[in-house]
Amino acid sequence: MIRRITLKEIANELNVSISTVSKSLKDSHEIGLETREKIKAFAKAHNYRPNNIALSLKNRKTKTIGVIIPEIVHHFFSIVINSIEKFSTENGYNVIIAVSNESFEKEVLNMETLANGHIDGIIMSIAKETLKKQDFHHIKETIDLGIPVVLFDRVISEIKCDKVIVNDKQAAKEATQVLIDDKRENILLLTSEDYVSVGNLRTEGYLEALKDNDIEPNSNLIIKVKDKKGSQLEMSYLEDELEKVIKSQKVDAILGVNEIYAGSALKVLKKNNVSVPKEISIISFTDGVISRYSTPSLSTISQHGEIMGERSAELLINKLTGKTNGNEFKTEIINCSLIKRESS
Amino acid sequence: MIRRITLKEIANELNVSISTVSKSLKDSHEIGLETREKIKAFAKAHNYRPNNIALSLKNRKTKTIGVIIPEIVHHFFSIVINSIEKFSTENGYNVIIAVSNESFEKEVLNMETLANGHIDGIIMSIAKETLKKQDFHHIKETIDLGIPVVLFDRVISEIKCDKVIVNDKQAAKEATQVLIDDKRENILLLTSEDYVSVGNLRTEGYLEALKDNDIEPNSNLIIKVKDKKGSQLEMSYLEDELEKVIKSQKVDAILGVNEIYAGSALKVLKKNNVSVPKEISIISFTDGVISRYSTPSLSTISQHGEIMGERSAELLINKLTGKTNGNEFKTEIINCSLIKRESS
DNA sequence: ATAATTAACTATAACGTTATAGCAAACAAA
DNA sequence: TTTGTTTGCTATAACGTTATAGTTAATTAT
Repeated sequence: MIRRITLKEIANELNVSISTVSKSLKDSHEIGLETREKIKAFAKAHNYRPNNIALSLKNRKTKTIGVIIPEIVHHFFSIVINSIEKFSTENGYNVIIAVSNESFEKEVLNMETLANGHIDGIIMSIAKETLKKQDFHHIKETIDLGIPVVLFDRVISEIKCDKVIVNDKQAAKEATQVLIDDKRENILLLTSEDYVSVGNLRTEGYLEALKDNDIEPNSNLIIKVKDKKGSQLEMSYLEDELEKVIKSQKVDAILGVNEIYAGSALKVLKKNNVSVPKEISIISFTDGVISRYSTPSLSTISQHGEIMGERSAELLINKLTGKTNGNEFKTEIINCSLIKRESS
Repeated sequence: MIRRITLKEIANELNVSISTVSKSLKDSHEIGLETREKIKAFAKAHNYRPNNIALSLKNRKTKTIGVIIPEIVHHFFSIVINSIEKFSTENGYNVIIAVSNESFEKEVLNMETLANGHIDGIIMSIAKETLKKQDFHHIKETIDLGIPVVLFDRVISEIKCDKVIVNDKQAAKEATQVLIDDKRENILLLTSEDYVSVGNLRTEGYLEALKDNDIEPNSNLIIKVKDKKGSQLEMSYLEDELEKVIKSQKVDAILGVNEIYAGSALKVLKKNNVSVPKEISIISFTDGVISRYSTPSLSTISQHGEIMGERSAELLINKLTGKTNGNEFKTEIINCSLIKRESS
């Protein structure tokens, strides 16, 4: 085991001062060329690497970004993380991840550890439970501490910070319109509970499209999937509800707010021998792996997770490097795109 | 913006020394009860939090684990990360992630940044390119620096460190046996190129099962999917090859080394109107979301990513806390389990 | 009454850096 | 020669902690 050599050790070995070593390695002209070269050669030979923790302490900068997400085993979030990681490393930042598991308590805990620790800024998407509770003190406190925060996807207007969102309402409206243009008028909406901002916006878009086409909204055609700890329960709730509806109502299209809902719906339809897209066509948010590998493959609305991740990281790093003003906040809106596949 | 208060500031405010403050907050009996209480109250009122970077410098410990994985948008790896993150935070460690993208160069870079930086130990799964190159100097150097490393899933015997693997060979053998017991004798193997250790082991298991049942292996029934940057190309290669084979050979079962391969295979079979599992039954490694939502759903071999992640984190943290000896290394083998669904 | 002990604190060094100021010696200018 | 400037280096403080070794003053023992 070879411990890393320090400036002090180099200084002792070469009988010069620590300052001389430090300056030499920075190629400072304060130090004579000969000494400088000698020191650089010695440092290289001993594979000197500056201790980043000491630097962090000195510079009050860790060059690390904290990311708090509700889930990691999730297509959209893993894409976003991937792209945050990519952009960050390209710009000399490390990425610490913390998972809230949709829990308020865990999110607060995550936030505290991060804010006390080795990070310069935070990128996050808010947990469902936090949205439900409407308690954002932890986020505000972090911002008050001078730690820049960027919110993505699930955001709240009450917090003053940079944000990256998707034009959820518009995208839902357009997707609904596509279904209507295809002569579908009994469009079932599979959405989440009201407090999830994105679900809500998508519902609004859906309703607006109906209104624009003079279609009376039918509350029986809106299934708000109950949040359950443990997605298995959640899915069987969805399946039961959906089965009831298709047996009692005319349904000729489904709009799902995410691909898990749509994938489960597809299973129910197949079980009931409903042909997709002939009898019922489907469009779903989240362009993930389920959509691509299911049969028929699902038409989806891509939220462009890569772009969201990259923009979030960019906004944060711009704040951290002082490229943008500390108290001017931007909200970037990424346009979704509809990817047509077999289900519609 | 309220900057965090430091011991020094508290000391100045209360006209005591920094030592007194530090000791009071640690409830040291060296300090009189009255002073101690006063200081604690003041610290609490000002929401004092120790500066973890200063502590890291002092203690030469960052309480952070680095994780290097080939991909993050990948069911198995995201499950492993999730579970590493869970176990680590429960034990007071943060997790930094770095993605190698299957590239040797990026892996080396990742390793260097991590090894110079804010981490106490590393958990990793080796990139394909690294496996192909057989160049592991970066890993060895990190270990030489006294930074504990745990390898999971894709490991190499040449490196002396803790490892967590899956009984790949045995699992492939058993799955093949299941197919044979179902009277399938023309089993096609969809595997990766040879240098990927796990693919190799799975191939071995497959061959061994054939041998045990006196079935002559047929090299036409083994498709080694060529690695291509950009998975789209990789998949169309697989699809083309598979289509050729099923048109020219009798095939009554498929064993896939991961669910993407199996999912793609399923698409090809459907396109060619081959019924699954009647004409061809399928079993695949990786129990992910594709398997569950495809029709028919796929029988899979679960590698228990949660367990692998947890064990990896546990092994590493035990090393870091000195619970286990620094130069005794364990290899934990996780047993796969076969999850029977509709495709077999 | 004097030494020994204890209580309650403080000073210092160290972790590994870097920025600032300081100090000789050598050289140039007047 | 004397002053001024440059060259080449060193000392010090600081980032925020904590552990070790002091230092008083008060208390106890003898």
